[in-house]
Amino acid sequence: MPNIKEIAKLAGVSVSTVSRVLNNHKYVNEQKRAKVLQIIEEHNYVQNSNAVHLSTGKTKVLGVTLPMVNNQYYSTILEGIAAEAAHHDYKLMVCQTNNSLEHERSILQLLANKKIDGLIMFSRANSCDTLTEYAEYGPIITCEANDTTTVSSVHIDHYQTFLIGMEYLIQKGHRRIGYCLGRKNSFNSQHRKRAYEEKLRSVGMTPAPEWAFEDCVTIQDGMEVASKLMQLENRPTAMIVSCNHIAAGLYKEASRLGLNIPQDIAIIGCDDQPIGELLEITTVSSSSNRMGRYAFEMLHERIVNQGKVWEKEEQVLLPVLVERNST
Amino acid sequence: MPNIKEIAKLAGVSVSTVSRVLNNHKYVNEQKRAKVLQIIEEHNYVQNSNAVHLSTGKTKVLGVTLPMVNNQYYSTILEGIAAEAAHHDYKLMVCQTNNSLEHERSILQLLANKKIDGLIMFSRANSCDTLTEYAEYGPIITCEANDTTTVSSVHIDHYQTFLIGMEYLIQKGHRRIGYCLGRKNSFNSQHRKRAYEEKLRSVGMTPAPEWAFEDCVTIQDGMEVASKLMQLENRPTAMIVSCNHIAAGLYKEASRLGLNIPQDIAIIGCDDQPIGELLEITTVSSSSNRMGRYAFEMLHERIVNQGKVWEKEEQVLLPVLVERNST
DNA sequence: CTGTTAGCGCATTCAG
DNA sequence: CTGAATGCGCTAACAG
Repeated sequence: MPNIKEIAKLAGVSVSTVSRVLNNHKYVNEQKRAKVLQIIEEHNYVQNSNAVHLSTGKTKVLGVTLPMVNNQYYSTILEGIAAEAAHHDYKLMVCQTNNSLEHERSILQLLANKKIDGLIMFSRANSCDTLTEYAEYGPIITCEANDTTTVSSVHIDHYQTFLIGMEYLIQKGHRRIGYCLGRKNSFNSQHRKRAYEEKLRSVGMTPAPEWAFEDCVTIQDGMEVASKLMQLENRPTAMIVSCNHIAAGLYKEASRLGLNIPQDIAIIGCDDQPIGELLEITTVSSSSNRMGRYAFEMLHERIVNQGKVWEKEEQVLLPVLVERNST
Repeated sequence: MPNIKEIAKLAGVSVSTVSRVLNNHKYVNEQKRAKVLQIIEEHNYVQNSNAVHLSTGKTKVLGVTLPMVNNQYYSTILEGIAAEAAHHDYKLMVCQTNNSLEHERSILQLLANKKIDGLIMFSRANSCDTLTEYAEYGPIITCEANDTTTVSSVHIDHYQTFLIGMEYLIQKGHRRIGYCLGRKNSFNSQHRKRAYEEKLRSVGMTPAPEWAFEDCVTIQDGMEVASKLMQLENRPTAMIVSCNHIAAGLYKEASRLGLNIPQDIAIIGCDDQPIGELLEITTVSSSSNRMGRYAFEMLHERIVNQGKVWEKEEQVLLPVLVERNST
């Protein structure tokens, strides 16, 4: 496997000229360009990317952190990013963090190591301070709201999402409303919870602890909520659930245990996963794919214009109620 | 941001000593090691990965190609790989190919470019010849059977899978059996189809073209199959479906259109997606997660022992029937 | 145990 | 339009 030097020698030109041909610079004599191309072809020359990376200081690779790969919500965002990335010839380093602080930090470190040009974080375990610290090494975009003064984000308005869901349930006559949330301490969950409580109080109800389910992440978790609901004396008449797949678990298990939906219990979800559509679950939805695309665009802008001073920017996606048959 | 040279100067040692400290080599005076570490700390030194990559010829990055990220079957394999990769400190470059020849080829090219140390292909669009050609640049593992003489694979025995499914349906008394397959020309599909036809003929039936559905990839595709089935005069009494999410689409839409399952039509799927479990769809399952783990292990062995001559190896996962309520 | 030195392969001024 | 020379930051063989 020859390198650029050998190609230069064989073509009877300098390495700079080969480099120019490789990078499609103009101002190269057509004869020479052709000759270089021919030699490259004949000798199966391929560029060593690592040398290019070292020399240019860029890799055209973006990092993406997400708690788990095998989750429709995240993989839909990922698909949005992947589509845009492919379009701009960027590769994606996809890193599952399992919400581990250390693991996530090791990804942030890739930015410092120049292994990636930028980072998109779907979810975040480390503190805003840590985030700010690493943002000095390269652009970061979060797909959640964050409290830093420098790190931009694109996110769904989770407060609005729950507000819309709650208003809808209340207008349907529900008063005993429960909820399922994901990671208890995430920004997303906190905003959702606040909307839930405010709205419930606004109709004179006091949020009951036994109607609150947190740390629901998998379909299985949704199913367990159903079992727990069955044991309640004062069961809620409606549940607002942060993700469609959890809503799906709740839906199916509640049905199996004999509850009629929506008569005995109404269920409303909060994203746009196919499983929600399949089971015809009402949802307050935003486009995860679109979120991914925006995230890429914001990151890309910042990578291309590294010199510019970037203000913090927040792209907020507004949710829309999609009424189906579970409410 | 200082480099290794400046750290060396500040610590009063040579760059080699700093390098040794960085790479945890033994035979470094404890005093000097401590001093170097201190200077590194004080000056926020971070290694430039690209220089390391160039120098060592390795990146500790693995490529993964899959047709689409947003598919439970693939993301479950991916999760298996991700778990093992994290354990061995490898990063994953995840590339969506959309089954495009060119796009997939551009990923194979990463191997030649030394941007990745090895490649796992969940699915493959390019020819076996192309595969063989690129395998000279670095190890490749496919998660499908392949006809090369050098590229190893770990795959589900799709022939057996369909055979088991067909035997089960036949034993249940079904004779008019139809199928849904994914990409028409993939290896997987061909094996499945062969099992289907052989088994059906073995009970004296002739495969009917109108019972055959190909290029089913999404839930939506499954739903469309249901509509088409409704229009048949001589509708099959059972369907064997290559993926659970397609089976799920078929299941729900068929129900919605008034068919009782399994009385009017039995449905059997062929993997271990959560949606199949949720809808209680009978399936012939293999562990996709395990497949991912094997794939990583095989690839890792080959990367670590690059010198060794590797024979082609095929890890075959045997499927198991999981009986549920759709048959 | 340590330092010197020669690459790794390419991009990019700077002259011409 | 072209080439020589320098640098990117680190590893590793080699000599001591």
